[in-house]
Amino acid sequence: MQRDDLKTLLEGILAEMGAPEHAVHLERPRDPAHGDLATNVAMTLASRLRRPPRAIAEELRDRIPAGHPGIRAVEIAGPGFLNFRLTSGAIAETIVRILREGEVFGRGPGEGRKVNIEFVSANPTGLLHLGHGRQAALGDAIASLLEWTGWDVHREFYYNDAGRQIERLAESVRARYEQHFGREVELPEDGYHGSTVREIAEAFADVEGDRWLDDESGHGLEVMREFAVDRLRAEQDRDLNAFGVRFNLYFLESSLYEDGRVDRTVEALRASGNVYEKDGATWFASSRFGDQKDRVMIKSDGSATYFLPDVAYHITKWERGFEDAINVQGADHHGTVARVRAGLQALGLPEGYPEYVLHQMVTVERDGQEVKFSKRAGDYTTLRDLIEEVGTDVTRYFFLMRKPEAHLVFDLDQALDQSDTNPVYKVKYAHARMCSILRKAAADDAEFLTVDPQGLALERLDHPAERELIQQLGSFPDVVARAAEARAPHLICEVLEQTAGQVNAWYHAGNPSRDPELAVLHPDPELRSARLALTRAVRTVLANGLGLLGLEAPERMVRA
RNA sequence: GUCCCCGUAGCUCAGUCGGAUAGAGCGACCGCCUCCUAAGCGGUAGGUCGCAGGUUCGAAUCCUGCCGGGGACACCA
Repeated sequence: MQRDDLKTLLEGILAEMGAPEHAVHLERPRDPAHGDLATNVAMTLASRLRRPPRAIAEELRDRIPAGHPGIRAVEIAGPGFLNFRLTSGAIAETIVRILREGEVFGRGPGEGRKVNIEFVSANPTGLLHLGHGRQAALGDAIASLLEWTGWDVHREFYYNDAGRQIERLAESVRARYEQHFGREVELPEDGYHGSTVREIAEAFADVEGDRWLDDESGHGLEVMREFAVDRLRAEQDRDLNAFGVRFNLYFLESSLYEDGRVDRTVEALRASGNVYEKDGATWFASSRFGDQKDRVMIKSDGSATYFLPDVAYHITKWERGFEDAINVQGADHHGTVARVRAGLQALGLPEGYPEYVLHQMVTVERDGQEVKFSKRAGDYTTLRDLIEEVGTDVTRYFFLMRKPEAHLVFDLDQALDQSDTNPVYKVKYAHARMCSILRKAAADDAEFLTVDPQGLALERLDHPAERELIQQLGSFPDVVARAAEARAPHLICEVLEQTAGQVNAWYHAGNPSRDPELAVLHPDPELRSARLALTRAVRTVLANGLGLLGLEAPERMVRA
């Protein structure tokens, strides 16, 4: 008897009662006194059947066959809730399922539809900052969630390697380069002042010497631009690798100009009849498609605004077969959403394409005070700084544990703490602890680790802590499905923390100094085997959840 | 001014389809202790869910208005 079985049973009975196709929601009540599963159907059905909720509940209860396997009791409570108490055996079936499915427990079927997830997409004009880090963690986790729920996921990084910003970068490098050789030149007005540009200029000087000081060929700026972009891309890749994020494709904005896609987009937009000239510029009538106002697409100096390559880029996504596309971006890009969608809609793509996950900013606090620590004087805090400070897994987890649309306060004190008060360690400890018990058990009898759970006396796991823990484990696939649907990795953090908390409480309750009867390694072989099966199930769920978020599930903790 | 997001315990936050007495972690307070190796364990206190209306059997959740915080509103990217 699993939840789905009960749901089917209830739906059948409802059909007999004159309410076919009525959605039955079964959930695990917060309060254990309300049973193992509960439903509010009697209340949601009250108006449809024109009967009081409690009367419906009573009929429903009476129609459930007495002694139905797995059901121990059915109770009516409150305004008309139906509370089900299941037998220990029914609950323990979850363990069998978890151990049979192993590392795929939590994965859903899905039809393998293609989805493109674009994230990070930093300009190659500096090192990755904390916002990029949050985006890297979020994008990667959302990608994994969709993979877990059966999507064919493609991770993509879009490089804005064309345009004015890159020119500013090149000009800044040239200024630093000339300064390096003692010339009195100023950085451009809107140039980059950080130390990164100086390092690039010095590296360039090391490689090329002073031969571009008096640039007779006129190619100097271009050479510097390429050098700087290559260099920064390499630096960013280094950080992304360290962060454990891999992309299927790095898409270069410059390629959109090279292969004529930007020009073709202009033509297509003109052909759509939504383009007009005004004040010497070319405008796109995005307000016709829900944008707040029309936007310039070609400036009066003849150059394109960012809008054009952005639309051209998304057209390529569509043409590459991605009917679903998700862009993970900082909330400061909010303003571009409507106009890009408008452009795409004018070209025949569906309304609302692509989907956006916009996340809020990250601030770092220590001692309740915001800190801007940077190992590079005068620069912002980089992702690299943070990873070096607290480690990859902690950084990833902290970036994921809040919902994207909420501002994220990164608490350095908590991040640096290696005790259970740090949620990352709490979950890892719980996993390592299960591994530790299993090692110990295997030393006595290795068979415990592989025995088929089907034949075990799992119904003996009837302590409240065990029943609740098992049901918590059983909810994991639902949480994964819901988190994927809502693009909300923080729900996985939530369920992992809850599970780890229950696991630790269960484990500690069996401490010899407290209640040896609850010890996993109980002298009674039947009970011990059942608890070891639960231990394996816990390890499986924690490992799957950690893996889904891109974190290590350590078999033993090593003091850092 | 217009648009988007946020406002829940001292702090950081869950609470997505409206449901039972609004939850967790940290911190605080009170106990215990060295334990199936785990940088501890158990318990207690702590709330006008920003405010005011509305919808309904029922609202933290949905609707409207207001207040407060953040962000976006270029021929920038």
